[in-house]
Amino acid sequence: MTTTTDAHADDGATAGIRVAVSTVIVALRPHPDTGEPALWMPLVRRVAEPFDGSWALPGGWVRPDEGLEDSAAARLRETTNVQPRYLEQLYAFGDVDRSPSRVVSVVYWALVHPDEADSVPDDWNVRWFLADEHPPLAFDHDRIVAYALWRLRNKVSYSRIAQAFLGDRFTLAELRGVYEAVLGRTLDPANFRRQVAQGDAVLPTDETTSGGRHRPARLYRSNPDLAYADNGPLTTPLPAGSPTR
Amino acid sequence: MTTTTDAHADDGATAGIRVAVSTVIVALRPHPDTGEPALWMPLVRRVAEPFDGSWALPGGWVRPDEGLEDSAAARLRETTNVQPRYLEQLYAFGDVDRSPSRVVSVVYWALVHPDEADSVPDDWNVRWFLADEHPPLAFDHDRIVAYALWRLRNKVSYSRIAQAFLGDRFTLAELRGVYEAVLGRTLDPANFRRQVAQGDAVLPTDETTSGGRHRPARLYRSNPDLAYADNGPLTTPLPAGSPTR
DNA sequence: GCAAAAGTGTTGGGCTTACACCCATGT
DNA sequence: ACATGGGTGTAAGCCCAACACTTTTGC
Repeated sequence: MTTTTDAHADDGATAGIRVAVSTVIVALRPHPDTGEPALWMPLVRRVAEPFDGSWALPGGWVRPDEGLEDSAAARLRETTNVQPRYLEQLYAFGDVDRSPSRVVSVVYWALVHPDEADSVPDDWNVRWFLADEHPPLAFDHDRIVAYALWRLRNKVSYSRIAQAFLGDRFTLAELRGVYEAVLGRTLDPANFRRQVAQGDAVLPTDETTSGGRHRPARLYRSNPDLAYADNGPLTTPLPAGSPTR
Repeated sequence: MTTTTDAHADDGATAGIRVAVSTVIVALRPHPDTGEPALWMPLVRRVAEPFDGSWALPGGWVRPDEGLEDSAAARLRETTNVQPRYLEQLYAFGDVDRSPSRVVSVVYWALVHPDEADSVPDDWNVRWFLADEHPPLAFDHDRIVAYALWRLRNKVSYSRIAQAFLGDRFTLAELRGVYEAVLGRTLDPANFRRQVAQGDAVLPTDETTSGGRHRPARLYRSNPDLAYADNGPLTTPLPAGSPTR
């Protein structure tokens, strides 16, 4: 037998499967109790069965004239008004019983910086939740969120994606705050400084902070020549119109 | 707007999209010139337009009653008679123009050990190629193969997947051969031995090799309590009936 | 001056690398 | 005996964690 992917024959078999995209959006905002930076994610309320009224990941159906990543970005903008700085495919979920009907969901995860996060409405339909204190979600979305956070915590330690949480200019203390929030532990300021300074991930600027009740800190910026992550032979350009920096 | 993934309404939009699975199968076999272990992959010949006659990745359509991974395993067995020891999702490819019709391909990659590799027929329909000397492939399969090899080379250095290339019992020299073939460079035998011995990835047995014209080598086995790779909250059990170690 | 955060120096331990050397077997 | 790969010992170098210490601001 020599069936190969993408053959034209025998295509009726797959007719009953629909393709959707969802995105786990993560942003950094102060924790309501401690004020420390913490991971938040916006969820949307379902307004139809199944799981009517439950919270779920933002997403929607893929249209025939959209690529998968374009589709994820479009559904994201439509549902939460976010144009993320970093968008990466997470996983394709396609168990038979993950939804009453047969749906394959290609899930992405996105990192947004504070300015972008403010563009998300916080109303009856969309609400921000602490990433590890969200309510039970519709479908298999709990599992998806857990996987996304696991991947974020892994990837932050071997890539530059932490920078995608921050604005144009940031102090090394702010960058360290991202790592601490994601990893869930404190880091030595002195050693952290040296580690990032010896690489070329961030570049110092001439500017400094002011107004704090202590010594001003130098501001840094992302190295524009470097991507946030090395995705190997997969060039994953952000959809047209996105701020690639 | 509050569209969420998996909604029932508005499903007509996605009707024109079909879902396929493909798999990049990799096995270790001697290089024809040097005799050293090298990476090989079986490809299948297309027998229909488009790309009639070209080589392509094994795969096929997803059936409505199959989960994605089950489907990948089933198409794999049907087309190449392989039941892989390790099977992991690689990426979902869904650009609009990657095929004349609209196809989303969920691609897996598989590692097989020598016994399994022998079950693959090598005939007019299916043929083994050196992983880095394969002919131009149909669709975007060249790009997919490049990404799969990149991921293999990355993952081999922070997981135990190298063991998936070997049989039940193996010497440390054989295991080192896997790393050398994948990474494309030689490793110091002494240091390699210590690195793997100090961990618990492999366990020594009482058996040794014999018949070589040198000192016998101790045989090791995979630690059955450990998975080849940590896929986090994604428990990715192999389809029923597969050898889980 | 004092508190607080920015930033520098220094030290010790663990891990990697390089390579010298011994061991056991078949011919 | 000797060639060959199996296996052990050891020292240099690098990276990282820990922590003492200095600097610069606001109050």
